[in-house]
Amino acid sequence: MENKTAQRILTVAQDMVRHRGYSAFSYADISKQVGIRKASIHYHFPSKDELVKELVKHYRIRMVKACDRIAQSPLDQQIIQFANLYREGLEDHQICLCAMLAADFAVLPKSVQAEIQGFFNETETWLIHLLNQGQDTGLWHCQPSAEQEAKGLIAMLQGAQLLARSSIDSTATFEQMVYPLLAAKFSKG
Amino acid sequence: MENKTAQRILTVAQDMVRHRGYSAFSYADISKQVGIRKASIHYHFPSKDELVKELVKHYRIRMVKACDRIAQSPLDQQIIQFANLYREGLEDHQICLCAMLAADFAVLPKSVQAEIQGFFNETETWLIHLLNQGQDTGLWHCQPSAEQEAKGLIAMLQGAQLLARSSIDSTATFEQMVYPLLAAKFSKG
DNA sequence: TGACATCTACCTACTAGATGGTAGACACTT
DNA sequence: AAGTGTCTACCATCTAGTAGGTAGATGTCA
Repeated sequence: MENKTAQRILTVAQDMVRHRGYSAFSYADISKQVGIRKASIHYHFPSKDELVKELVKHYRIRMVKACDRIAQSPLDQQIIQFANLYREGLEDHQICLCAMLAADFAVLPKSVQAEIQGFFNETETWLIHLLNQGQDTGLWHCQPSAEQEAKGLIAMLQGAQLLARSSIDSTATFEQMVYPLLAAKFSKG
Repeated sequence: MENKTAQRILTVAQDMVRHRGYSAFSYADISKQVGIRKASIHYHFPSKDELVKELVKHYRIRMVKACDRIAQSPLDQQIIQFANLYREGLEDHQICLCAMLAADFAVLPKSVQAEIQGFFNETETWLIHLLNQGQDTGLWHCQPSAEQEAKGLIAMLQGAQLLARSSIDSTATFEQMVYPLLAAKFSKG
C-alpha cells in the first residue's frame, strides 16, 4: 500500500479530475487542498501524466471490487445497483473518472488512453455476463443481444451522468433519465 | 453575418473545443491555425468566455436547422437520421460541442452554462415531439413514455459518442452501440 | 475634388500570473 | 550514516489579456 500522503493526493486529484477535467486542475490546486507544497507532490508523483495514470489504475481496481460486491446481491437487483454506482458521484457534481478522461482523451498520453480503454472493456464484460445470467433464468430478454444491450446501457448511464451535471438538481435528473427506463426493460414478467 | 475572419476563428475554435475541451485550447493555438496574431483574435472575441458563448449560440442554431431538415423526411427514418448527426462528428474524433462543455461545466461561466442547458432542453423537446408522432401513428410504442424514451435516447447517443472516442475505430464502435438497439426499438411492427 | 476624420482589422510588444517541473537544503527517523 | 519526506527558491514556458500603433478603406463636408 502507498503511504498516507500519496493516498491523500490521489483522493484530492481524483475529485478534481472528476469535477473539472484533466486540463483544468493543477499541482498548485492539489497542494493547497492537501496542505503540502507543490514540489512535495512531485516527490510522490513525478509528473502529472503519471499521477493520472495511477488515478485510473486505482479507479479500475475499485470498480472491479464494486462490481464483485454487486454480484453477491439477488440477480434482479443488480442492474439497479449498477446504475446506483453512476448516481452516487453526481451528489458532489462528479462524473465517472473515465468518462471525464474520455472527454479529455485527445490530450492524454497513450499509456493513460490504454488504461481507459481497459476500464470500459472490463465494465462491459461484467455487464454482458450479468445480462446473460438474467436472460438464462428468464428474468428479462435482451434485444437484439446481451452484448448490444450492455453497450447501450453503459452508454446511457455515462451519457445520463454527463447531461445530468448541467441541470440544477443533477441527481434527480439522472434518476428521471435512467430508472424508469430500467424498470420498463428489466422488470420481471 | 459576421465577417470572414471571425467566422474562421469560430470554426477553428469549435473544432478545438470538440476535440480537446475548453481548458485544453488557447488563443495561441487558434492564432496558429487561422494565420493571424493572438491579439487580433482578442479584437474579434475580447475574451475566451465570450468566444465560447458565441460558439454555443451558433451551435444551437445549427442544431435547430439540422432537426428541421430531418423533420422533412419520412417519420420512420427520422430517428436514424437523428442518430447520424451524432455519428458524423466522430469521423474527426469530435464529440458534440455541448457534451464536451458539459464535461467542462464546472469551469465555465454562468452564461455559457445556461446556453448549454438550453441546447439540451431544445433537443429533448424536439425528440419528444418526434417520438409522440411515431406513437400516434402506431409506428412504435414508447415505454414508459415518450419523454422518458427521449431522455434515455439522448443520454445513450451522447454517451455512445463519448465512449466511442476512446476506441480505435470510433465510428464503427458508435454504430455497434447505437443502431442495432434503435432498430430493435423503433422498427415497424 | 481634396482635406480631414473615423473606422476596421490587423500588428508588435508587453504584462502579471499560472503551469509543470527541478535543484538543493533541512529535518526526522531508522 | 542513510533514507524519507518535506521545504524554499528557482526555471522556462505558457496563459489570457492589454497598450499603443499602423495601413488602408470609408465617410463627410467645404
